Amino acid sequence: MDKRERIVSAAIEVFSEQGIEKTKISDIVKRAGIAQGTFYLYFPSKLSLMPAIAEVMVEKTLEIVQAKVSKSAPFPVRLDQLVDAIFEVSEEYHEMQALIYSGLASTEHLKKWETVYAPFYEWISESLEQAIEDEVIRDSVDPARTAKLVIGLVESAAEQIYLYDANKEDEAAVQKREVKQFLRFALSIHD
Amino acid sequence: MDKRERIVSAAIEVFSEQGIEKTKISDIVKRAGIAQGTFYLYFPSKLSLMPAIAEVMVEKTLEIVQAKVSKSAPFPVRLDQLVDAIFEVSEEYHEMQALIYSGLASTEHLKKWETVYAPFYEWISESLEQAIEDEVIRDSVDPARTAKLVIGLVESAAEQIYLYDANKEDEAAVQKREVKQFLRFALSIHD
Amino acid sequence: MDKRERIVSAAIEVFSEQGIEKTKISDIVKRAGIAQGTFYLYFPSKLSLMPAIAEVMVEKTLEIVQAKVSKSAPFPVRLDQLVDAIFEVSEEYHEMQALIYSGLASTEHLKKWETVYAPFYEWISESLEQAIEDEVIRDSVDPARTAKLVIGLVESAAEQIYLYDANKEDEAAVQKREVKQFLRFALSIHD
Amino acid sequence: MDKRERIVSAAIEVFSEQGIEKTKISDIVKRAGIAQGTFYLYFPSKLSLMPAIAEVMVEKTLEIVQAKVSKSAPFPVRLDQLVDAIFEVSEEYHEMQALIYSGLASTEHLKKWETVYAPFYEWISESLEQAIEDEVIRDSVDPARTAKLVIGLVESAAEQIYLYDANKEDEAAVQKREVKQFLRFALSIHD
DNA sequence: CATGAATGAGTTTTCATTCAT
DNA sequence: AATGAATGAAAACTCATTCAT
Repeated sequence: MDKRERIVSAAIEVFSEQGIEKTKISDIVKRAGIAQGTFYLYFPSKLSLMPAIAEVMVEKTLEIVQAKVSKSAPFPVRLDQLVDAIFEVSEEYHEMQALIYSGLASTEHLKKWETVYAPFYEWISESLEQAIEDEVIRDSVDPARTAKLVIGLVESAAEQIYLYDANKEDEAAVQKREVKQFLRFALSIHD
Repeated sequence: MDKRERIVSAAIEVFSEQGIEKTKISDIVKRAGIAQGTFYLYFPSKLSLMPAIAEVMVEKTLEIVQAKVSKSAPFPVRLDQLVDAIFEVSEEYHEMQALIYSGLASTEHLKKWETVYAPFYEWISESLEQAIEDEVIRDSVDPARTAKLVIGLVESAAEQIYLYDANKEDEAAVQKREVKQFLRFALSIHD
Repeated sequence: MDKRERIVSAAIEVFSEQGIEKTKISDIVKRAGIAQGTFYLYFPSKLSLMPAIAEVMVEKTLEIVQAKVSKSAPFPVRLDQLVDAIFEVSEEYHEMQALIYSGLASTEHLKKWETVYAPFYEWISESLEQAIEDEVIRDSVDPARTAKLVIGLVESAAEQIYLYDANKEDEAAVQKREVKQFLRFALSIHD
Repeated sequence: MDKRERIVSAAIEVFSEQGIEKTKISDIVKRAGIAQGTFYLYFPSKLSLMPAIAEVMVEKTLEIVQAKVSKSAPFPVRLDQLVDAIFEVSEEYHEMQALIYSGLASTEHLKKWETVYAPFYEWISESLEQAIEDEVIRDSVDPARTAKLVIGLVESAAEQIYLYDANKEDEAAVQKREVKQFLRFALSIHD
């Protein structure tokens, strides 16, 4: 109902469908079912939408990840669940990820992006710290830095599947298995 | 001399400098030193340049990587050199990577992108096969799939530095070290 | 006030003055006193104006014809008045007729053209029916079909004068007389 | 083989298919299988083609008419044959007729057009003169003027069919019959 | 004569932004 | 706050014409 929200989700839809470049403000307002002028009551430009969109995306990502990864499970299981979760998010939102990426890149909103993604990195980082403390992974792991590596690895692996591959279901399963193994070795998980 | 080439490299230059969105065809032709109409003899639109640019970019990447990675060195050294090379490419061309990414994403040229990246994947894949044969890495590694994981991991790690970080030099050094270690474990390198 | 109307009548004016080919959208909008972009709010292209112009033209034709042909006069007089009326319209709008013709021909709007001309055909057809009933013309006349023949004949006769002839005034008078006589015989008018 | 001829017939084809306005010189040369520059060796512009095209058209028309109308038959039969012939020409070349019409209208080649059509008018005119002399038609007929009326009438009748009607075959037969009768009365033919 | 890539002036077309309602 | 028609500056695109080969 809220106009601002309507604009943001309309933008997510049309950006995903036709790319940022090709999307006109008029496409967004048409989808949102509001008047052309109303857009400018909430956002000064097309690109100024990106932080708002990014926020929504990270929110959704965190929701899915936190729902999928069980707090009480042992770390190796949690890691597998994380991979599954990120693949799931990628499947649903892979276009958006590229969009946010390039959308933010072409603005000066990069700082914001880091901020927006921060809770996700934080959450992984804490898991890694705990795992080091519990001696389930090698103690040479730098939690903060590795959190980003893990997310980068898994996201790029997922994108490779959902952007390019034809037989996505099967491919995704194999790719997930490979990533999980890769990670297990990378972190030196001792079961 | 060749007009098409002139257009593509002019486009790489101006896209890097001002982003896709802000770049006008007239900027590209001015830089290329050709007439406006000539552009349309070779490309129907700004976005249709992206596959050609991607091709050039991958070419340059491969060149740098192959120059940096010594054929005769032992695998662990080669892996470190690969990381260094990809970080170097990212440093120089990180804007372009985001651009290609979003440029391709907003067109229907994704299929082409895979093709274009293929020689790079191939090259890494062969290195991994050799390493398995030489028993320097675990034999459970799937060469083709892992090649993509490795590239994805290193590229995303590099981007994290060059897109967002302020103190790039220092950060890059630390990040590289971290990635190298991560990879060494992930592939179970036996020195 | 209505912008669409302003565009159509401006187009009729400038098309008449300089031909379709030589007319730029900018000429039309200048004449209409509106902004360039406004044109595209109503028509996607120059040629897409043609059906709208045709409609206006037929309207004007009908107006002139109905003003010139007295309802109460005997049929032979009405026929002569019709000839005069069509010659008058041709004199004023002969460029437009060729333009509409070729303008419609070069689009896919031919179907529309028939629809647009329909009220004119109808009107003549009814007159002929009445004349048959009143036994002032031969009863072998097929009203609908003959309506079109009559209009076709008179229009082509008028065009011959106004398109090609130098001494139009005199020529028109002679040509009109000839057409009237031709028609009187063709319809077997019994005075 | 002759390049000039190749250009003219290619132009007839593409003009018919897409209209004069939408046709580019490049379309014509492509169809003609010659180089872009070669066009300018023969014609200075697109519209300067029109007289050459008109000439070809009238040539073809006269050929068909003279083949169809038997020299020795009585006048009423010859008149019927003329109607058939013009309908036949219209069926095959109706697009061209509109094109020549508007194409010449938009140039200063109108004088030429008259000249080009002259032999056709002449031919009909002579037939009418003979018919008057033979007392098969009313002697109030002005041969030259009526020749044009007859052609105008029959051509417009034919166009109505071939431009607009769906069921062309049947419609054409009825229309022809109507025109023949119309003409017979108009000229007061005494069998 | 013939070619066809290159040209760039001339047009069309777009679309973010405004503003009277 | 909301609207959406109108704007016009800016950009894309076209295509007749040229000219070196």
